[in-house]
Amino acid sequence: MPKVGMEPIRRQQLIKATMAAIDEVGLADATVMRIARHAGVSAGIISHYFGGKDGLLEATMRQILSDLREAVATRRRELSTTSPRDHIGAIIDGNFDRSQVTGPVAKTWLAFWASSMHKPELARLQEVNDRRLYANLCHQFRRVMPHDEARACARALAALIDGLWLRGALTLEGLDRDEARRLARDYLDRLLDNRNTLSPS
Amino acid sequence: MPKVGMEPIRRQQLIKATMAAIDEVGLADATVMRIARHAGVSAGIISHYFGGKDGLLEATMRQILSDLREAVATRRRELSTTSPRDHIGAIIDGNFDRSQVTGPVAKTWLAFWASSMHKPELARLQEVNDRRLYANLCHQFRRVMPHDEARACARALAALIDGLWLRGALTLEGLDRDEARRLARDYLDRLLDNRNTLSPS
DNA sequence: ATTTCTTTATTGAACGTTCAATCAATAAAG
DNA sequence: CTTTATTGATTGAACGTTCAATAAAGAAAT
Repeated sequence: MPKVGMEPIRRQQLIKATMAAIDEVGLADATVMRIARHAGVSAGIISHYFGGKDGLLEATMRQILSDLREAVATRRRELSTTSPRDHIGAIIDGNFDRSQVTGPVAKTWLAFWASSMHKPELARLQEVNDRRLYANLCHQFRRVMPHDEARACARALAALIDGLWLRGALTLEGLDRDEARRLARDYLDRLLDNRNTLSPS
Repeated sequence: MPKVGMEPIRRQQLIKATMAAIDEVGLADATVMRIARHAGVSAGIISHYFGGKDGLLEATMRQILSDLREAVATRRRELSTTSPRDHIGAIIDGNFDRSQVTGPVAKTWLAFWASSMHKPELARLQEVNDRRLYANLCHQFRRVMPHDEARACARALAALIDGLWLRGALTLEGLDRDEARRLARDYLDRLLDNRNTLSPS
């Protein structure tokens, strides 16, 4: 057999290089040459392994969302209780997991979010991720409050999580993970302890 | 005197056309030709009035932030009370003002937010706006709670507002202004009514 | 063991496209 | 006439993709 086994290595290299390039100069200036230089390979290799630049960008977003999903799933698997508060807490912690909040990942995530408004394929990935977060939150809230209230709580908490991410991606210092977790968990406590102020639509 | 007075008209036309183009195809594909076509003029006129494409984009962002500032200021001016709750409520309402949440404006806002991560001039504008929102919230919270708590509340409420915007910009249906206002105001109520759960850092 | 042979991996120059900016030319208003 | 307003063809740079050529690593054959 000929020289084999380069494909998974190169794919990982190039995905990582894509995030590094976006972190460095932004999505608009992340050219194939710059990405290739980050990975220490030539530009042509991108088309060879990903069919083109779009394929690489899509694969990169897929990786980010997959890591996020796994971070949340791991935290929930480690739970010994079944209480809604703990499960939602695990979802919060997973969303502010270390691997997700590093500078390059956060900036790439935001760049793709903005880009997904006009690229159907990215929008699809984003929507799947979004709906899972919302559905998970909704399901847990549903165990301790009525339908309408649970939906409102899920929407609000999801918005707070995204907002903290958004602001974390922009600030020079990056996101303060501990503070973000503290703020989100405090909000959760307020939602669970004093449930009757959020009137349904 | 020769033909005069076109400048303010054209500038407004082009800024509006910029938002329309970004709403239509995204910032990456909003070329000068496409923007000019939206405004019904030729491409060259953009360099004539704004010095180049970057000048037009900066002016557009300036306009969006200026409109937002004005929407908040107007609501606060109309208040008859001086209660922190009412003032923060006015800030919330101003941020979800009609002129700000329309599709084109919201999408342009998000596109600029992402872009500002790597364009110093846009980052400056963004930061000024950010600090004003945070300072205003902080000042009002400060009137009814200790320093540390007020800072945490301001950060959390600002994040919720941005998160609701972010999600509103992405969803196909656009932001539900009434629900966003309701969620943010409910959070405000919880922060003000039950103050002792948010421990300072 | 040495020599083909086949397949994967990789390069980098060439190509065609697209874009922002420029500028000479024109129009129109005083 | 003078000045402002506007056009649109042109220019040069930058980009993604393609592709012929090359390298390298095993397999098969001698």
